[in-house]
Amino acid sequence: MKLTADGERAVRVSVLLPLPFPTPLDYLAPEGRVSPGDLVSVPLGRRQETGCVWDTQSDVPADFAPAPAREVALARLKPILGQLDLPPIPADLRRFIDWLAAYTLTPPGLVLAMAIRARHTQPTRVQLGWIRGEADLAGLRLTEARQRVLDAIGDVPLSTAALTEKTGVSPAVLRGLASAGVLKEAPLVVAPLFAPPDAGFHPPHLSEEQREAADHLSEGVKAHRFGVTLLEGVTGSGKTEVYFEAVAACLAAGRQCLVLLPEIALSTQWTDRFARRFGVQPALWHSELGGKKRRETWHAIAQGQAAVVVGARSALFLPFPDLGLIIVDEEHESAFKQEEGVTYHGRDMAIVRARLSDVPAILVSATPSLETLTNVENGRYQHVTLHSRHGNATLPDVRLVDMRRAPPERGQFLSPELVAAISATFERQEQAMLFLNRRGYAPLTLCRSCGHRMECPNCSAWLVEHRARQMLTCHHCGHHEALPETCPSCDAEASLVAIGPGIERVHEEARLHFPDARILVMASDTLGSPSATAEAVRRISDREIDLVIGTQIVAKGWHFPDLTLVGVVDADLGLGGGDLRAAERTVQLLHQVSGRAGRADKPGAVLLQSYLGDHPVMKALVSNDYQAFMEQESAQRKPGFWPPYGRLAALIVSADSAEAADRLAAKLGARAPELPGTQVLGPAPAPLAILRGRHRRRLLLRTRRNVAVQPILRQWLEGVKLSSHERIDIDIDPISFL
DNA sequence: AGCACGCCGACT
DNA sequence: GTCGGCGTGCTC
Repeated sequence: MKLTADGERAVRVSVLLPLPFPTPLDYLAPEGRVSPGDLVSVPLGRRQETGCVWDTQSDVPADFAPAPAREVALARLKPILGQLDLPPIPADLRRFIDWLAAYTLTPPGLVLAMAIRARHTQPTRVQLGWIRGEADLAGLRLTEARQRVLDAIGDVPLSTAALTEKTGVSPAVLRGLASAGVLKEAPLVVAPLFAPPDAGFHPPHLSEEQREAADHLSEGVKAHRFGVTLLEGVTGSGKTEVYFEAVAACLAAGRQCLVLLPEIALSTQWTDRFARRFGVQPALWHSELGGKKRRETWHAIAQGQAAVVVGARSALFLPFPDLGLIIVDEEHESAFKQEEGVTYHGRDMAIVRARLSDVPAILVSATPSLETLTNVENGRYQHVTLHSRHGNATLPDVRLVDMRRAPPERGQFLSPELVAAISATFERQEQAMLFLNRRGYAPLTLCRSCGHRMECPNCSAWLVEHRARQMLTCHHCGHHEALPETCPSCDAEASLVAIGPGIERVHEEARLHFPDARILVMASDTLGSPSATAEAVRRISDREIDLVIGTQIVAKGWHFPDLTLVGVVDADLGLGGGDLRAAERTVQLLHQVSGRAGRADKPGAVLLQSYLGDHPVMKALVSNDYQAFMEQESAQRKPGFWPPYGRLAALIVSADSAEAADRLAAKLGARAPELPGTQVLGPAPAPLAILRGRHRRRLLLRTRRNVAVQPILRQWLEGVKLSSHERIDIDIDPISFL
């Protein structure tokens, strides 16, 4: 027991700092003054840090909880400096931070950093305004200016600026009245930043099927217990309207709701729909949200003012005081996986967050992931399906264009069949879209005389030609260089040729075929901002565009009633690379692209250009039998215990030289664990063996489902000394193999 | 993450 | 002789 200067009893408190320490640090605090969740200021060395009072016992399951820290003697502890006047970090969020840190083998402080980064350093000052004071008017010289002020004020405090504006008097008049006690200061009633959504603002007209689904979801929300439901429905079946009813139920219960979208910056159509249903815009949260707006949003959420938050995966770390529901839209999207820094899967962690907060979660998709379908099958998740498209819209007719039989002309990428289909679409006064998930002009630049390939000096990747900018760029590290006149290897002149298509090249070809068409190119690098995207979407909707050529970005859930033809330039793209989920992702992406065709009552058509007509992916797309495809996927993964039938963790070893990387990788390989139900694959060069100048090797740990990877990894890496230029990155449940 | 301590190279 | 490079280690 220790006493503070004031003679109060001081007790040991655990404080988690937003720094990469393995455990919280202990400090002294006056007994009974601070509780877990409070944000405090503490000394650290000779500096000062903000941390969060942490729980002494961890709720993390023993299978992957880290070893506890050894205790520092009470006498060596420093007292905390003070407490911040901020809402506390709620207990469920603290448990989530601990859980995620232990699961991903990340220092918990770095996870906390994601939760408190956006806070105000200083508590927001309360703005003051003026109301009528208690002093009576007797003895007051009532000038005309003073009278005008007295006439203008009422019960609602007005700011100095508002009052002088309204009455035309100078602030000096107000000061005079205040010192006489006729005016007094009162906190301004600031309009809440996020007006409460109105559950009854514009209720939808739902079909019977939709109503049943909506009721089921709403029941779950009212039950106020953890549970996961998959809401599955084809594009245009009205999934959003249905889960909005669950949002409405959550609002009616007076609790906060989190909606996760894979790419929030592109979601203006979503927020507009929300506003039409609930009368106000939801609070937005994503990593590009900066400065003041970010801090204001954080505080509004922490104070429970923002009732509905729509955000990217990072929104999982917001301090909701009263979370009632989590929705993950497009749950199959790989964009939910955070690859840099703390690697976690937004969808999976949303489930964990919901469980730890004991609230329902809803996963939404037209093409659910195999993980989610497996959880449905074994009864862990409930399943609600919407079978019919809204109104009388029918599913598009998907046809394969066999590129082996009817190839395009040499050096071109659009088959005669696709070109004819586009022409026919234009003749019907309808719109068409070409999809190719590859930015730039050409993915490879090759020397015709010596075979030299233009590669990135920092990464083992080809440089992509961007013809508009006359540049070769690396899509992995941002390296760019001018397109050389002569081959850098053999000096041959004019020998460099572009191999393969990017959307710029498809654009060039389309202009040749359709000189009169109004063409719009959409790619993440040509549409920088959300507003540019919104403008592009508007131009398509308003029929200012005949042909859209785009990358992945066009696959989003846009709604274009007159768009009736989608051409997939290279349906085989994405199947290479030996990626575990390549086939699944291709089907999901192309299925979503197909969903762009013919959403209103005009029937749509989709043409898939492929050299692999017999591939299960193409068959699944043509027959529109997603379930059969997923059953086959499942059958392929089961025997080898690949996810979701087993667990994976990737170790990415990197160093500044190939030799150092090989040495470290070999060392890890030599001490790889040998345990029942586990297997270590590698070391192998990582698919991008050199990335941003660092040489990378990869090891993959695969275990049976009932074996946790975390303790194995901890033991494996324990005692591996890393020199300053060596690094090991851990990726639990990797989804990208790059 | 900072920030100090510490041990070897080119400078006033 | 010192200023300063960044490699190593610690912060309750």
